[in-house]
Amino acid sequence: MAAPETMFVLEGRPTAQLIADQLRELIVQGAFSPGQQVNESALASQLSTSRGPLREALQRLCQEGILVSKRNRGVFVAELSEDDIREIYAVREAVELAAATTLLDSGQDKISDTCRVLKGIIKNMAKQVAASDWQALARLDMEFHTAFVSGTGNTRLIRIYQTLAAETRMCILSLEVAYPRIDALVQEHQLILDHLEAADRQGLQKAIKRHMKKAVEDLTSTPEVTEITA
Amino acid sequence: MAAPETMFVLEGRPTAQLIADQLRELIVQGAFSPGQQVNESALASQLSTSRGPLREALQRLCQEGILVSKRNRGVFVAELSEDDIREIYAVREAVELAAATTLLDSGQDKISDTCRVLKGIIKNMAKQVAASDWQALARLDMEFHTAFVSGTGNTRLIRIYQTLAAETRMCILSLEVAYPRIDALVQEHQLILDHLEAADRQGLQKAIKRHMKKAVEDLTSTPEVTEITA
DNA sequence: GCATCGCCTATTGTTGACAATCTACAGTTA
DNA sequence: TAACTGTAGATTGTCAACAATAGGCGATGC
Repeated sequence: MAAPETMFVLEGRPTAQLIADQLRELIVQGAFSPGQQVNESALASQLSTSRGPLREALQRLCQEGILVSKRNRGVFVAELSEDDIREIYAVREAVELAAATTLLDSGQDKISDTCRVLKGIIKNMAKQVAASDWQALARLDMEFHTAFVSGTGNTRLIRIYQTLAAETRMCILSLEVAYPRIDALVQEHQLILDHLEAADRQGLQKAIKRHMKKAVEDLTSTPEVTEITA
Repeated sequence: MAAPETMFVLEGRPTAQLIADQLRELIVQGAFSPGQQVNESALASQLSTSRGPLREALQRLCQEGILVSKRNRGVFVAELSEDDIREIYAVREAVELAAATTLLDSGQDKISDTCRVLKGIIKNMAKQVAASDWQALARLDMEFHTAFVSGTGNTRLIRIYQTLAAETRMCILSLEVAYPRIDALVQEHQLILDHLEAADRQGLQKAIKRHMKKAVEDLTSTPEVTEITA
């Protein structure tokens, strides 16, 4: 037996966390419309559990900002405004800038490892652009940035960023905007990767700032939403 | 009746959040020793509630990193290592640097307002230094930084920082280090305030980085812990 | 004397039922 | 007709009992 303590630990993580993960995925995929109330009993039976564990999971998601809880009213799917977007992207920028600094300070090995991962993601991105699979692109976009931050190894930074990633996906849902700038998407990420690989501190910072700024502009301009019913 | 909807809303916030706040305060004040298991039944009756709401609150604190949950074992007070300190302070630096940038970009009014608050806190700090009240100093220290970040008005940044503040206090508990550098404490905060007031972007950034670096050094040096059994 | 096996207790995980609260709708009155 | 009030329904908040799991401890066999 190679690793006795890691075989068949059948869900070693706490139940509430498992439920929270399932529910978060459901929400960011748009299974609930923004502002909609979450019925505890219904959800509990839907997820094959009871109200107790479910409520514990809901608390987690409330703290993440994906849900909002009103006393004696229940929990509701968060409705994110354009102000929320600006907030989220400001924090994302802060986290990524810190990640960039940390990465560049932590040796060539970590940088190379991270670059390798990022390259793979960009490669997949190009494929999905060709296939016009927006859903996959949105996922890869988040994967890229999450991988970038994960490169630091700072568990707290990573956890924060995962929450921000979920909120970002909520934004796109709430505002019902199409995934923007498909063409520039690969380019911008490639630029970030290039600067990281070249260990160009200033260039990397600028690329990140520019990327965030553009994203906010795209998401907040809302130029006549033409209701592209999927 | 001036404001009907705001009179006697007797705890408008959800119960789990209230319990979580109480419990967090207990923990960061050292009511539990690091690594200690948290008995649900005992705590529930101690806080005059039931296990249900308490468990919901525990989930929140687990996500904050103040507690750690092990399946079928229970929740334990987090034990923070020196690596954790480095992580926490790296994130704190990132958040404060972002707050600095945001503040300096958001007009003189916000800067002035924030400076006014910070000045008051520093004034109190000086008093507590004279009174040698370390507990109050630790609280004011956190208050200063929280106020600094609050100046941005970015609710997500603020929430993240509050969690980091709690974890920082946990660090001091876990490592059983005395509150360091009493004399330099007021000076360093004053320096940050001065740079903010002068809108000196680079100086402010440097002061923040320096402050964080020194704090980590103080907390991680651990020069022969002489086992001061309380 | 030491290791192993099995029980036992304490604690967590889960569930269902009960109480409290809010929203919505219908009935009533000016 | 409009506004107000009372009731009904549904949903959340809370609680106590039940089930399941893990760790400790003693007995037993080698």
